Amino acid sequence: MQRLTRQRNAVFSAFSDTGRVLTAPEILAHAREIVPEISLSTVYRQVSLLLADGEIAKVELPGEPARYEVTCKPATQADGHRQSKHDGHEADHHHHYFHCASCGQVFLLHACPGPMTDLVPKGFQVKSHEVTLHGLCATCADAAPKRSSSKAH
Amino acid sequence: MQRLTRQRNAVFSAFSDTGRVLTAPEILAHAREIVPEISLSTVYRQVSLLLADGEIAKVELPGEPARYEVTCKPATQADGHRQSKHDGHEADHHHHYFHCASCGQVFLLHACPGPMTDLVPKGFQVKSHEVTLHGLCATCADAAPKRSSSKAH
DNA sequence: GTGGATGCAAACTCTTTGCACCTTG
DNA sequence: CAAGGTGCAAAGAGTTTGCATCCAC
Repeated sequence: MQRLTRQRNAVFSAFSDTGRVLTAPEILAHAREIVPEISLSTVYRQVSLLLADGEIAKVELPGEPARYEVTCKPATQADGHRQSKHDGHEADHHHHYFHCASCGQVFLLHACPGPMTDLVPKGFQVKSHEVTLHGLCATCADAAPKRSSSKAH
Repeated sequence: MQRLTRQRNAVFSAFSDTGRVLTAPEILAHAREIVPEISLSTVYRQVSLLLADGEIAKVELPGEPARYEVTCKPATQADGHRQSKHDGHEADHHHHYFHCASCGQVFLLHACPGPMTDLVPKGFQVKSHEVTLHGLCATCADAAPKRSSSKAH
């Protein structure tokens, strides 16, 4: 049903190579290192397929273009064999994200503050929550320290 | 410097009339009840001015078009007199939001779970956070109860 | 060889901008 | 009457889609 094209592989390896949360243009850039003629449309189309397969998940942060991350599925490589017996798509990848104000990179957080049902007025039913943290990632914080007395000699 | 046009007033009163968090098209709809010939461009332009004045704030939720809310400024009506002596624009309106899955309306939450600095890896500096809750608002939860044994007779 | 996949261009949503005209002060 | 505001249309970002061609099976 689904063909193993160089493009599909290139899109998938953008994720496995970087292990990061990527925007469509970032995926395109990575994929072009493997298949230079790949187009943005194909990236979006493959991303849709991977989303439908549950291989990746869409990450939407406030005021940001959509990003995509690999879901924490245990098995199978990017080889076209898998056929998602259980289409339990959105599985259990409930994360939150950290957005670095300096490098713009998005990092996955593995902790969760809980459902926060106590924040809402009476009568409201909380079904899900999203948390986005902003600040400096370890690398950028190290590169531009606020006033660390030690290194700024 | 800034003129008091019917359109500016119409845009502002969309907020004061509804007291809600509104998208640009929603503002347009409300404003058209006062000034029928007002255009979307003017709405966006007035919204930009109001943002710059600190009268309103942009509300961006994941995967949603931008919304705008009145900031909790204590004084002055929409009359053009104010001239923001302190351009402390982003003031202290730190809120979080609840997005109703049923009616799509966005509600302001006044509680805050705190900075959540413990969610990030070592070396990361958290500067701000955003929380979005999803579920059913009181009205929608009441209209479509899950399985409340009392009313579903 | 056939049907699914690709690349390009066009369309679509949301938002911004250029420009000629109009209105406020 | 001049500066700023308005409406319209066009331009941009981000994403999707139509279509003829291409290539994996």
